[in-house]
Order: sequence, then C-alpha cells, then structure tokens
Amino acid sequence: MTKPNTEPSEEHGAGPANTPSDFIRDIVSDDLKARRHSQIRTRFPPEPNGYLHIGHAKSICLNFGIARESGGICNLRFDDTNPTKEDIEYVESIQKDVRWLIREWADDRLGLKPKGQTPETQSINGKQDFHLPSATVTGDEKTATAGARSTILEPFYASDYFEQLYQYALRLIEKGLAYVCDLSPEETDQYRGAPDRPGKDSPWRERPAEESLDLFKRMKAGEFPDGTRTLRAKIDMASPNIWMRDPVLYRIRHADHHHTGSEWCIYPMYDFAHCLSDYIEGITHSICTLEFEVHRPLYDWILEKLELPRPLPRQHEFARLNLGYTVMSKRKLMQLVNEGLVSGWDDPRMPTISGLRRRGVTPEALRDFAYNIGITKYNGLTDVAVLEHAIREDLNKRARRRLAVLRPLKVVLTNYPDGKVEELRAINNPEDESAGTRVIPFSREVYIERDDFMENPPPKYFRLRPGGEVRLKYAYIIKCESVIKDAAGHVVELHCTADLDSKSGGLTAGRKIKGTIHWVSVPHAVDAEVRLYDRLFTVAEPDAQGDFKKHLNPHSLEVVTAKCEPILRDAIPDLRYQFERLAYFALDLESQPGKLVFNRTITLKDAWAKETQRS
RNA sequence: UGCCCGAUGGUGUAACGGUAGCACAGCAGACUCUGGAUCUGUUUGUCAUGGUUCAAAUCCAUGUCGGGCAGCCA
Repeated sequence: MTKPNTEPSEEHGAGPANTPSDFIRDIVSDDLKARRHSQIRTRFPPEPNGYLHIGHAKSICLNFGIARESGGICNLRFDDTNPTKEDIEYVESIQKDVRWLIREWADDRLGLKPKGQTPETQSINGKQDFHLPSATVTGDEKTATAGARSTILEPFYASDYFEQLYQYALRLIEKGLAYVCDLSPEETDQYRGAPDRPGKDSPWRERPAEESLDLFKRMKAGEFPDGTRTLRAKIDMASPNIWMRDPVLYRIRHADHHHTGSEWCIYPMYDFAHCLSDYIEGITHSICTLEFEVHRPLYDWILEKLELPRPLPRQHEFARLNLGYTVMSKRKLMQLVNEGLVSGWDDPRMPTISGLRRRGVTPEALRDFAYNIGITKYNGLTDVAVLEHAIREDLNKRARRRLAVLRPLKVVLTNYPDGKVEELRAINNPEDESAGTRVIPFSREVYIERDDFMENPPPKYFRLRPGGEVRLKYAYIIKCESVIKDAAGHVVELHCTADLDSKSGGLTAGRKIKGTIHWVSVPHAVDAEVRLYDRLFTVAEPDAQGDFKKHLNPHSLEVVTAKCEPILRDAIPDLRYQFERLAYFALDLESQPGKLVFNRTITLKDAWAKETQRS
C-alpha cells in the first residue's frame, strides 16, 4: 500500500494510515494554532428525507475525520425543519449508516446529547444565551452524567431548538431586522426579481415592529392558514446575492412533525435554523457543499445581527462527490425506489450507504475511498474505478478464499476410482496466514466453470481444451479426453483423465501447466443463489442530458445457482469471501440456513476478459 | 447583459514564489497452483494572453471554459 508519506496518525489499523490534508483541514489547523477554539466541533447535519449515499459518506469522513485528528467532536444532527418531507424511517436509517461508517474509527468522536434534552438558557455578560453542549459515549463531556448514572444519548435535532429559534426571531423583529410579510408565495417570487434584475420592497417591509411582533405570535398561535404570511429578514432587495433579498425566515405549515408532533405550525427555513443550530451546539466549523456558498453571507448576517455572546461558527464549502455510472441526488434515488426499478434504498446496486453495505463493501473501504478522492472546491467527476479499487484492496486483504462454480460444467475423471473421496488442504487467505487452512473434498466427478473450457479456443487461452491439460487447484492436473454433447450440439460433459501423481505435493505436481482452474466436487456441492450485480447505468453520466432512467443497465442483476464447496454452508454475514478466480461475495441479508444467498460485491480484475475484448 | 466559485496528464488530487509529485486508469515485462495479489518499468499535464519577479502552477490583470444562485426545499 503506497500512501503519501505524511505523519502516521493511526495506532490501530482502521482506515487510512496517514493524516489527510486539504484546504479545510488547513483552515482548522490554522484556527487551532491561533487558539481561536479550545476544541474543534464539526457536525454532520442530514435532513431525514432520504437515505444516506456515498456522497454523504465523503462528508461524514471529512467531518468525523477532522474531529478525530484534532481531538474534537462531530455532532450528528437532523436538520429537520420541513415536516412535510421528512420521516422517522430516515432518521433511523441515517443513524444506523453513520454509526456503521465510523465504527472503530471515530465512534468515540460522535457528538450526541442526553435524550430529550433541549438547550439550556444561560447568561453571559448580561446577555441571555442558549447552549446545548455535546456528550459522547466515552463521556469526556460531563453533561451526560449530570443526573442519572447512565444517560441514554441521542442525536441532535434542529427541531429541538424551535423554541430558541422562535426567541431569536422575536429578537430580530424587535431590532427592526425582520418583519411579517403578507405577500403570497407567487407575489414573493415576483418581488424577488431575478439574478440580473433587482427585486423590489415588499409593501409590508416598513410595518412597525410591534405589529410584526403581534402578527408573528399569532402565526405561531395558528391563527393564519398556510402560505398567507411569512417572517422575512430585512436586508436588501437590490442585493446582487438573491439570498440577501429579504429571505423568508419562517413559513406557516399546519403539519405534524416527526419529532415535535403538533406543537408547532410555523417552521424555520434552513438559512435561519442552520446557522443558529450550529451556534447553539457550539460548532466551530460548519462544513457544507458548494451550493451553499451563496448562502454564507446570510449565515453570517443572522449570527452577527443577533449579537451573540459566544464565538460564532464559520461556514466552509467543498465540492460534493460525483461518481461515474450512477446518480447521486436523493430525488433520483427515491424515484428508482418508488418506481420499483430497484428493490429498495438498500438494493446492492444503489450508491447508498445501505446498498453498499448490503453488497458487501466494508466501512474501511469506503473511508479509504474518501481519503483517496480528497477535498477541493473543484466540481469534477470521480471515476468509479477509484471506488472499485478501494473495495478490491480491502477485500483482497480480508476475504476468505473459497471454491465455487457459477456456471457448472460436469467433468468425469475416468481413471479416478468411483466412490473414492480425498480431503485436500486449502489456504483460506494467501494474504493473511492467520486465516489458516481448510479441507475440500475431491471425487471422481467435479464441476468446473463453463468458461474454463473451450472447444476451439483463441490464441493465449490457457484453460481446458480438447486434448489439453489444466491444473485443478489444490488437486490434480487433468487432461481432456472427450467432449460429450447433447442432441443440439451443446457441450454437457467432459471426460478427462487425471495425472494421479500430480496432486499438490506429489511426484509430478511441479510440472509446468499454464492454467489452474477452480472446481467443486459434484456429490459434495452445496447450492447457493448468487446475485451478480453490475453497474446500474450504462453511461458515466446518466443525468447529463435527458431522462437518466433511459440509461439504466438492463443487465445490472443476473441471478444464478452456484455450486459451492461444502464449507460455504456455514458462511456468516460478518465475513467476506472470494470465490477464487471470480469475485468477492458477501452473504445477503435474505440468506437463510439451507437457502444461501450471496451478493457479488465486485469482480476480481480479469486480464483475460480484457484480452478478449481487444479482439 | 447580474453575483459567487472554480480550472494541474484520460480521471481524481499534491506542490503554500525555487526540481511539477501521488493515486486510479492505460501500456510493457517479471513472478504466480487465483489470467487475482505482488514486483519492475513506462506513455500522457499546469486553460489562454499579458504583467510583477533573478525565478510563476502559485501573485496581479484581462479573456476563455465549467459549476452554482431567481423554493414559503435542504
């Protein structure tokens, strides 16, 4: 493994062996050097309106990575300010995915809070202040142990701050910096202007603060229907930055919220909730993607105008991940799920964290991938080969080698005694001696891969052919004597003879034979359903133009019944397997004793396939 | 015709005024009881034009190209 030769930061081998470096980490370490913060605090703030995907994984690795490298904390916070789009299903899946991804790497950096806790009101220099510090499972923050011995911890929710956000809104109105606006949504659009055309002031802009205060309280009390009024910041309708043109801070939504129930009928907008949530939690570095760059002036404006007593968080933006041969937007992923084009959010072909997990990808591989792609402000397209490489590198080190035949062709060894069974010793993982060995039964009839026999092979084909020899891994060198075909001319069986002295360790075992193939003893074979996954799309940029669904790969899933060596009967979900010469596999969650189901995580690199493609 | 951001081999990134490096991909070879892994070698790059400087990928200016911004979404 070759990595840039920076200082090793790792005592135990989880994740990349070196400390990454990028422009955001540079900012963080400058801030640390300048003693601007006593402890770094980042946050991962998903909206619970979909499942997490590999783009979120990049963000999680960044935010938790910075926390662990600096001895800081990364809060998991649900940015749940829009009850009509969010669901408890997503808050649960998100927690599961985050914990899985940071497992044994940064789980001691996960910032949580005592269950049910909301911000404390404190006074700093005579100013009222709201604060909700983090706790971690390691308890390096005393907050968690305040009352009960063992406190149950939970993630942060922006919706836990609705009361405080409301207070902040009141303060803004009192300062003459926000007003209740009676424009309809359509009128608000018209008044906003366009990027190259200034907007115009709302007729309600100069409404007295007392009147706005009264109206805002009545909005909260539920006196007005949806869409009839908003709370708006009073900034500048002529600003070249559209987000500074008196942005909406609150809207009316008579809707139940998954976390706060029916308590509220006004909900804060992202821009108002996010900066203040960061502040309340004591976030130091609020890291988000590039599309929020234009929102930063508003982020800073709100915090500054409120004249808050504690240090303010700073927002920094990086480029989101674009990966070839897939789509990344939650909207499109949801479309695939809702239209039944995949089996669910965790379909192994999905770029979701749950899909990748189900496919057999490990958190280590994902973290290594995130490390390799880096963090910049350049909006590029990452080659899937980078992901695939990270997955292979990880699996090569950990996978148990097994023999399994995906498309069986029966071979009868005519000179091998009928009924005889030999137990052959096989290596579990040549990359890891501690994985040990196992025995594989061998008998007169074996299955080999159909691809490993050709009647009229092209040049450079060094597997089995009529009259040719090949080595059966761990067993004998065999020679193809005759080809048995059915009435239609299809090859159904091979009759071969074995060089009985050529067994591993035997007299003629050292003979130079170009090809070695895998096999499974017919009477001992165990059946398994094997799901062969391929890329979900046929083109690198499915959403480049037109309907992305036009580019779905019709062959992204093929199901076969494989013949497996008997030990595979005891396969477990925690392990990864390499079916030798084929691919890496993991047990699917639908697998059951007696009814094995394997997912192909990723194929082995195949130089022969490349060779055949050339001609 | 507005504002913000960006541009380094095929792709993704490093170089923080001083030898353009790394990874992936590609190609060639060695080794191999996995056509895997491993090892060796190798092709290909600073968007353009000016300026500042002994010296520019790096600083400045202009241009070109790309991305983002007009939800009561996040």
